[in-house]
Amino acid sequence: MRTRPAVRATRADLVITVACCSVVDGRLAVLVRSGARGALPNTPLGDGSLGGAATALVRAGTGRAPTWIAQSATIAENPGRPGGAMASVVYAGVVPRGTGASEGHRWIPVPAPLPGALAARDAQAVERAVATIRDRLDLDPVAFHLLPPEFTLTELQEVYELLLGRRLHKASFRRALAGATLVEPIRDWRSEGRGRPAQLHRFAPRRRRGVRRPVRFELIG
Amino acid sequence: MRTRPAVRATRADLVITVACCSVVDGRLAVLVRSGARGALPNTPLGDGSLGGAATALVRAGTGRAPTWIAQSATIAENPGRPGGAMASVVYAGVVPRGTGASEGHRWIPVPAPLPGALAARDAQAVERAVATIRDRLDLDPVAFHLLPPEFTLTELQEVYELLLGRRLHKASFRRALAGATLVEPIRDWRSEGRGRPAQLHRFAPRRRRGVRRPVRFELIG
DNA sequence: TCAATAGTGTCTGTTAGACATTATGGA
DNA sequence: TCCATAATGTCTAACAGACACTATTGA
Repeated sequence: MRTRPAVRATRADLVITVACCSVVDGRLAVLVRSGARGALPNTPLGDGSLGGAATALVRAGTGRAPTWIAQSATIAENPGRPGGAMASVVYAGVVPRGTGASEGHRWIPVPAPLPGALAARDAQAVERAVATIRDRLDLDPVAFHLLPPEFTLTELQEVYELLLGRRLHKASFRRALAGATLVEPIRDWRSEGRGRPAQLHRFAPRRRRGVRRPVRFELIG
Repeated sequence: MRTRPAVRATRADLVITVACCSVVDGRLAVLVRSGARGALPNTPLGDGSLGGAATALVRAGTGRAPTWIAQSATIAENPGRPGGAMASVVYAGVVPRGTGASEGHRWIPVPAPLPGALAARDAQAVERAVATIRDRLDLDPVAFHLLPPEFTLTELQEVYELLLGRRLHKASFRRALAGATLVEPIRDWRSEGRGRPAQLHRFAPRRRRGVRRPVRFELIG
């Protein structure tokens, strides 16, 4: 069927892209390279591992390694290109609230305040990365990795609300948290402005005996 | 840092691999190319889309398009290879129970009856593909795509049990199913051996108003 | 003192899981 | 008739969500 030389047709450039998320000014944000238009950090695959390349991109853009990272999706960059398509492996990463952006990088809020702040391809990558984080949120305690080692339960709940994109019920949230034995209180308290000071907690997961989740049929329309 | 010529180092072969699952003899099975050792169908990426290549592989191996397919993961094939690593994009596909294998292909049970039936890399790909299907099972009605258009509820439950790898409670399963309005009964009944005949159903999803799932903290040990 | 936030106790509706019962076929 | 399987009704324990209340700080 194909008349193009096979040896060229099987060649494909492979790019690693990372959507590194954090919380900036109380909003979810993603790291981009500065420019007229922000662009997600990316690099051609060298001879290392995929995740290693993504981690290096985060380190270059923030000065630190991600506290959590996962592969999100692989997107064909331009199918139909003569000589073979090109693909981008998108990683979703996370760094703690307050992590700065290195020279040549900046944080932009998610979702972007105005359309066009990112190229369509990058906007799609960010969307998928956030979806990846959200989907894993109840199996993998990603939210903790967006916080410093010590945090209040209200702060933790705010991170969950940012990632899920909806408000949560305070009492229910804390009950579920207590049942999962993921955090433990420490002796310190933090007072922020007016009200009662909040007790600080630290991430201290304990193994749980296998709690099987029920089967649910939730067809998303 | 690198002294290797950049233009070669950025080159990478990209391979599409598909783990096509079905139900064979009451067990979960995956399609492989025949040989001393089975190998997952794979192809270098041409100039088409990633999913298109995966669909073509299923069509070549079964004579039909998959009833469901999703991207599962991308695996670096051999990091450290001089001249750039190579990566494999793994797709998880599904065809209905009873779909045959084309010339040069066969079905092998999952998990494999004996270790070594698949190369380590392929075994890992199958594991991830099944995990992808399992993870989506409650958001996306994948199980129906492993069945013919008409099926009994017991058959449907058996598919769910195969995919989840555990037994389900019959009454609870049917209650959840009824609540989701995913199936509708048809006028036919099917008698299998002894007991009471089962009513046949057909996949007929109706949109549900947004039922938000609660936040759960399930740390897998 | 009031305002604001942290943290907790109680109630209620929902539902998963267990169990029992009825229904309907084949042997 | 007995047995096997389908299908459904009822009960209970667990729990999400709602609400109210107490606790503790700053203004």
